[in-house]
Parts: sequence; structure tokens; C-alpha cells
Amino acid sequence: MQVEIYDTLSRQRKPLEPADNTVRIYHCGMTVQARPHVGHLRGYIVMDAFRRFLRFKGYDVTLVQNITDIDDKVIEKSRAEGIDWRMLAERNTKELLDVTSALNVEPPTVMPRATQHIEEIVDLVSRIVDRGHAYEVSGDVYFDVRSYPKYGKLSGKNIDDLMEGVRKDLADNKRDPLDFALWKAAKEGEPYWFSPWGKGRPGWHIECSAMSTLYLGSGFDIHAGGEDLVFPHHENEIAQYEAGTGKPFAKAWMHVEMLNLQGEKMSKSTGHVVTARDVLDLYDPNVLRLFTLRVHYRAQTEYTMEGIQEARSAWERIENFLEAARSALPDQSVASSYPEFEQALADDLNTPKALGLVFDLVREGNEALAAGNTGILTDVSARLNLALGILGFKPSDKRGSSEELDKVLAIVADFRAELRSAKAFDWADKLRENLQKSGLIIEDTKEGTRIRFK
RNA sequence: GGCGGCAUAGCCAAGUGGUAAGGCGGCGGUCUGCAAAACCGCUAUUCCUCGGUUCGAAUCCGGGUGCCGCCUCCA
Repeated sequence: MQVEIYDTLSRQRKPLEPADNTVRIYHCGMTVQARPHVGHLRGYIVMDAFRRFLRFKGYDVTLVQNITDIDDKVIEKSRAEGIDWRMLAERNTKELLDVTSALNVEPPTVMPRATQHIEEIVDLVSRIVDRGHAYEVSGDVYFDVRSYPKYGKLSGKNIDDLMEGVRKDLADNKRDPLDFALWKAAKEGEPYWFSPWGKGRPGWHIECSAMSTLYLGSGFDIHAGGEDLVFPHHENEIAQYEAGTGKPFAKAWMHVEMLNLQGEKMSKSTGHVVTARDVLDLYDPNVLRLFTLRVHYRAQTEYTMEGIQEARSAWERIENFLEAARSALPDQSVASSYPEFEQALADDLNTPKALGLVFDLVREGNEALAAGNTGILTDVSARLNLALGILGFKPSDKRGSSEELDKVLAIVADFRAELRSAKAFDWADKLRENLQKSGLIIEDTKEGTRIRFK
């Protein structure tokens, strides 16, 4: 089956057709001016599932994900905190790596930092200048928007409409208010690198054009990122690269919609956020993954406690089955295909539909478990293992694997069973209550008393 | 003001022409000493509204209404 993804540029679904067996993807990462929040994680989780699916379909995937570690805000915030800008950038980068790792998001193939690619950036800016699409004014270099007729093709905007809402002040050096900076001259005390235009630093959009094509070549398969980057960030990336080189930039554009908070977009610049750390301190990473994947990536959705709680209950349903299946069927396997499930993901990464199938499997599996039908249970478990793996879930065996603990738990379970057969229900219930306070659930099943971790 | 998107049960959410997936919650039942887990049944004759196209529309077209995003740093 053909994998299709909705392409923002052509405004239609497009089959994925890499030139060779490798799918080349550039995913706009963070500008590390602030701590990562749950909104960021949505994009990372979606891309992680997509990448795992592509690999399952037999593709190699090269995923490049940038860290933009220098820009106005990085400088500004480090000053406000009274620390070196590099320290701020490094701290936020590390936090991003920590939370994504905790979420079982695979690291990108390459994670280029803007500050480590100044040479490529300067080179690209020079080419743009040479081709007459950019100009220098006292150390700043601006892209000449009017020189590129296709400007606006990604976001569907036209230059004259944009002029209406443009802010007129600030950019005194620009010839046209819509022009944007490719290179910024360093003011006193600001970090700088040497360039043909003097000491300065890259503008905000240029690093992505330079680094994506450095690692993926021009005309790479997919450029991905948050919906809020469509304009101006991605629009500018296309304009500067294509105007500067005459070569095509990215073949398709994939945008992940916003995660809102109380009806508004989560945004680090306004502090209207829930940090990634806060959520992961409270919930199993799988819960956040389920919360994310239960909504299609191109639909806006709301971050709420109710939503997270719902995802938690749903995840527990999956885990309960997994645990029961594991004890009934110690030798688990992973299916090699599950066509219906694959079809759902091939269809513009329809994870909600795919999850629907997951829950169908859970019900079938529970039925098989109750009926003692090992054949069906084996088949269902294998398909479920495949599906959960592709979506990037990592069920944890919460029970510590120490033999000592197992022995103690077995003794406790037996004790509860004995109390019950002696009709000492008060004591049996007291035991259950106390264990529950420590996060241990006692279940009296036909096969005997079991203890599981919540 | 310009551009784009969305409106499906109490809540979340799939479904782009053939007669409403799935999850959470609730109610009733089975099992249980009681629970928990699980299973079974019920919980949208209907998809914001009005009109149109069609044998047939949640799905296509047009008019309303409401919400969100972008147009400024943002995933």
C-alpha cells in the first residue's frame, strides 16, 4: 500500500515517493530560548510514530532535527537571567533530550546546531546576495522579498495582503517592511561570528535552509514542523533557498497542528504553557503518547487534565490486558504484518483510527483470555505487539524483576488467599486496603490471588 | 481587515457519496464474600443551522452562526 501524507504546499494528499529507499525528513526542532512544553512534544511524538511506521514499511529514514541555539530571544533571556547565552541554550537542549528520551522518542539521525554551521550559513547567504536576492545595509543582510515572485506560495499569502498588517517601526534598515534578516550585525556585547559583512549572527530562518540541505541535499522528501511555522518561518526557508540556489527545496511539507491550553495556543513566548517536565513527572510517558496519538495530527486539540486522565484510563486498559496475556502466554511474539492497521497509518498517519484497532484487539484478546483460547490469544497478542511497537509505546513491566520481591509478593498473595478461605474477610480486606495505599492492586481471580502495580 | 482550518453522543475522537469506528464516563447485568479486572447489554434514527445537488450526504455546493490558528517570536 502507498503511504500518503497531506502536503501543505500543494494542499493535497501526496504519495510518498522517495528517489531511493531512503526517506529524507527535516523536522524543525526547537529554538532553545525556553524549556520544552507539551506542545513541542506533540510534534516529536507524531514524528516518532511516523518514522517507526516508515521503517516498518521497509524504508530507511534519515531524520534531521535542528537545535537553533542562537537568536535574539536566546540572547535576551540569558541576559535577563544573568548567565551566558550558551549555558541557557545548553540547559534547554539537555532538558529537551531528557524528556524526549523519557518519552521513548528515538533521537534524530542528525541533530545539527545552528552555531556549529555558521560556515554553511554564511555561504548560503553569500549565494543569495550574489544572485541579487539580498542586500547588505551596515552589517545586516536582508532578503529582498519582492525579488522572489513565488513568495507566499506555501502559506497562501500574497505580498500586498501582508503589507496591511505589517509593523512599520523597528526595521529601519530594510528597504521593504516584509524583507527579513539573513544575517544580523552584532551590537555591543552580543555574541558574533565573522562574515563578509562584518561581525554578526545568523537570522532566524536561514539555519534551517542551510542545515537541511547540507545533510539531506536539495529536494528532500519532507519538511515537517508545527503549523505555526508555516508563516513566516517555512515560507522564508523556501524563498531564501530557492532564490539563492535555483534549486528546489523540499518536496512536501507536513505540519502538525497546535496543542491548545484553555482555548489558546501554548506558547513559550507568553508563558502560556505546561512544561514537558511537569507532565512527565506525573504521568507514564505512554499516557502522554496515547493522549497525543488519539487525535489526528492535523487537528487542533486541547490539553486538559480530563484528557490526560482519560488517556491514563485507556492506557491502563491496554496494560491490564498485556499483563494478563503475559502470564497466560509467556512466549510472546510480534506479528510481521497487520494490513488494516498499516492501511490506517498509510492514510495520512491516521493514528486515531489505528488506535481504534488497537482497542479492538484488546477486547478480542480479553475474550480469548476468558475463553482460554490460546490460538486466538497468540494471534491477537502478536498483532498488538506489532501495533504498539510501531506507534512507539513501550509497555513497562512495572513489577521490579527482583526475585526477592517476587517471593514476598507471592507470600502476601497466598496470605490473602488463606484469610479468605478462612472467611476472615475483615483481615483480608484490611490487607488489600493497605496494599492499595502503596500502589499495589490485589485481584482475586479464578486462577488465584494476583498482585499488580498501578 | 486578509488568509486558512474546524463544528459528530455527557466528554474525547475516527469517518470525504451508500446509511454513524474506538476511548473515557454513566446505567443495568455476569463473575466475586465484597471488590478489582474482564465480558455482555443500554447510552447520536443522527452528525451547528438554513437551503441546494443526488436514487442516496455527516460526507459535495451556497448562505448563516460559533470557535481556533496564521498575518509578530513560537512546535
